[in-house]
Amino acid sequence: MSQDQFETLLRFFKVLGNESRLKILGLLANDERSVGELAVLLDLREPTISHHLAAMKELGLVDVRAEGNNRIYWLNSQFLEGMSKDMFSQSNLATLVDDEETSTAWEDKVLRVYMDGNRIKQIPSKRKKERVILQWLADQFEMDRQYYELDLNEIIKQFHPDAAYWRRALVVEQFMARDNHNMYWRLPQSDV
Amino acid sequence: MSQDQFETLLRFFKVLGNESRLKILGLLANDERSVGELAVLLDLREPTISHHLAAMKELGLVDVRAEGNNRIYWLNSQFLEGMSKDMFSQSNLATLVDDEETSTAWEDKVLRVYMDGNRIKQIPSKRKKERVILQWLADQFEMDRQYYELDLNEIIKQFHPDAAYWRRALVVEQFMARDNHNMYWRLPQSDV
DNA sequence: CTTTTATTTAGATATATATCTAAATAGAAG
DNA sequence: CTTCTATTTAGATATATATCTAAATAAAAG
Repeated sequence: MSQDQFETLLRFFKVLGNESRLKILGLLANDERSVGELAVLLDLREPTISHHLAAMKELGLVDVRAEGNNRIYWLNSQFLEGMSKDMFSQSNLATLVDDEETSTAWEDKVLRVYMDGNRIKQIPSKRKKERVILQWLADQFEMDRQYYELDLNEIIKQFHPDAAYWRRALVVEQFMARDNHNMYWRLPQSDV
Repeated sequence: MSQDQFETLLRFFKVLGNESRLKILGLLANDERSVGELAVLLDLREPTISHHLAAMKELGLVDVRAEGNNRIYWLNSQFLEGMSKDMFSQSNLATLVDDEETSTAWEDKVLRVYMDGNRIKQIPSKRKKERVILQWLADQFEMDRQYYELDLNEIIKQFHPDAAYWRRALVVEQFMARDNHNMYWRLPQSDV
């Protein structure tokens, strides 16, 4: 769903999310009406009705014709049908927000909070957050390369004093693997 | 459609007619989320998100469960389906407003504007309005009774000096009938 | 052509509400 | 039991918007 469609849907809800306009919709569903008639029926001034009708017209919800001095408004029922059809299917809603744009925001914040430049300020108590730090930490090592445990520790110590903790965490959370000769290497991330 | 249903529909539109809440809806359509996650994704403070989620929860649009300190919100997709199904059919919308309640408002206003107590202040130039006054005028005469033209004129003169004008109008607009002996009587109104 | 009527436009005001900060609450971790 | 973390509640503020009055417009009626 495009940004444009999002805006349209939002405006649709905004327009109908008003008592007076929703009543107007109900009245026009019964019969076409002039501005003055609607003003009397809703007990509001003509400019107010005019203002509401303009918003509904802009959206395409109603149409107008002139009859002498009167302007007769009626419902564009096609529009409503098109709007309701499958606007609300899960798959349609799922694309309402562009997840590409926002998906790294959470991780970025975790990094900002727990990192100070290249130093890990603190070990997150939540696994989910820790995994964000672990991903960053793993990225400090080259892919397709073997590291001795001693070298691994040295590198980690640049970022945080408790190298043993992070070394084990990297393995437990499967960012890295080790063989029985104390050699370590990065594992590809499955992304889920 | 009951008043209660109107309120529900109105709240539905109000809740979704907000940029932040519509985005939340889109995000939850993809996956369940905690308050904090949503706050980061939308770049808003937790209390703001909490406030929006409360509104969505109240409506029945989302559900929550606690996971430790986190509150995980997810979409009640059944609710959406039920909402969209035939909520927008013309016949459903047509009952949004109670027309019984409002149908006499227009006539009442015309009477207020053109009448001063029992005096007709002015002859409306529009036929539609004139018919409202004529209905009132006809109601000043008894049903199933014959009036001489002279008596008719006398009665009308209590309300407006131009009795001849109103006498003719009553006949033309078929609120009353006359025979060829200058006798007048009321006609039943067909209501359409 | 002047007046009346219906509507729209412009501008002012009041109400609603989206958002924030600060404080309260409640569960988790140590 | 104390501290930390996520969330909610309370209250303040700023923005959005619903409504009104007054003035402008345009068609109809006289």
